[in-house]
Amino acid sequence: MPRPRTFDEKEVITRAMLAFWKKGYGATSIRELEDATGISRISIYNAFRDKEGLFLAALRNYHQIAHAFLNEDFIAGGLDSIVALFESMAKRRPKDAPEHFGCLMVNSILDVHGISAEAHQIVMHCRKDLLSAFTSALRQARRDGEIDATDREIKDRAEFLVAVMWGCRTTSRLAGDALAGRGIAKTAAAMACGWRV
Amino acid sequence: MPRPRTFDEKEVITRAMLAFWKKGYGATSIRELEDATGISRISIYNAFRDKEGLFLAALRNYHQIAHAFLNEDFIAGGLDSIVALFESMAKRRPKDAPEHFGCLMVNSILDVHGISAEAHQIVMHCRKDLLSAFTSALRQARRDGEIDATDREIKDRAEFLVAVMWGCRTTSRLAGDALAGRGIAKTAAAMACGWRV
DNA sequence: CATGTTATATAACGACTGGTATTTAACGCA
DNA sequence: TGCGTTAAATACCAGTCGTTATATAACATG
Repeated sequence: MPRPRTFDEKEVITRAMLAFWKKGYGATSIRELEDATGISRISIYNAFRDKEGLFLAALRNYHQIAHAFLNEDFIAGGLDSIVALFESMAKRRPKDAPEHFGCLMVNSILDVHGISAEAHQIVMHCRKDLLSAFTSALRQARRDGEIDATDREIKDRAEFLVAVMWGCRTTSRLAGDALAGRGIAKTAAAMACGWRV
Repeated sequence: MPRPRTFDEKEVITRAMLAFWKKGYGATSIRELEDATGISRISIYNAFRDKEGLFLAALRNYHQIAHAFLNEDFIAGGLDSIVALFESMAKRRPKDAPEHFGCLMVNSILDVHGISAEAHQIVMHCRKDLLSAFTSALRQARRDGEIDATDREIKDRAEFLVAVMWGCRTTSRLAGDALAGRGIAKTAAAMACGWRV
């Protein structure tokens, strides 16, 4: 039987995710990934096929975390859940929290075409999840009589909210501080309340 | 007296800007820039010092264009000018228009730290211009009695509008189609109208 | 025409890139 | 104790990166 692996694949993925998050795919070299993950190049190529494979694993990991986070915060639905989501985005975080580097999905959009169709698909899928989360929250709000909107308007508003979120994270990245988007998130929350009939 | 240049520096910058716009700084090699600009490597290094110098020239050029555009659309001020700006963003464009690649400033945010402090500064400056354009438009709206808001609220709303714009352009980049943000811009315009007292 | 400056082309530089080959050591199981 | 598989370390691969040297041609002015 084989010698067992001395590293935890899940943890390697997490660490690689952080590295890509900070510097982007192209600017993160294999040598840097060795340092970041703590395992050797050969182990990386063994476990993930190549650099792109490790990146895809990191993207999927990020997507999974985001998915879980959405499902926690959107159980209730309605306008309050949207407000809560934006408020949670404006929460203070530890100085070394990766949120200060923006959103991995957004950060990857520039290069994702040049990497692979699969990478592009993951980002699209993540966006779709966020979109449908907002959509169902808005639909719930309509069922509860909180808002009055057509399906078309709900779809537009959901896309709008995704854009606000992404713009907020982009602002955070530029400032190097997740808190830079605080006023934005606050305004977004207030605006969602403004939709109340 | 020297042999005159056979290329137009302004046009070289424009072409380089388009190349960086499409693929980003890191992914655009000097060899590609030779093809894009139509001049040789040596001429590039002669005229712009190095790759970063050409990129800075491209960024400044983009900033200048954006600045001029803002000053054209924001002469009137007030809510209508904000609506007009978002509507102009949702306008249909020729298939090869660079707007389908998002916003050069936003696209550059990921790497801008790793390039130079000057690049970072240009992006920040461009954002500041956009911010103050929104701010003065909102102040005008308040003077005209269109809205009722404190200075703090106006500042937050201006930052919010920048985030919406950036998120809209990011969405365009991901979809490879500037029109993908149409619903977003439409909703943003409607929302700005919602601020009317 | 001679001069000085630039353009162009070719070639090359060292450094770094993603990715391998090779070897040796470590381990679970028969 | 071997066997089979993996980990790890070292060295290395060809290719590309940004950048520069060299050498020649083109041009406006004196």
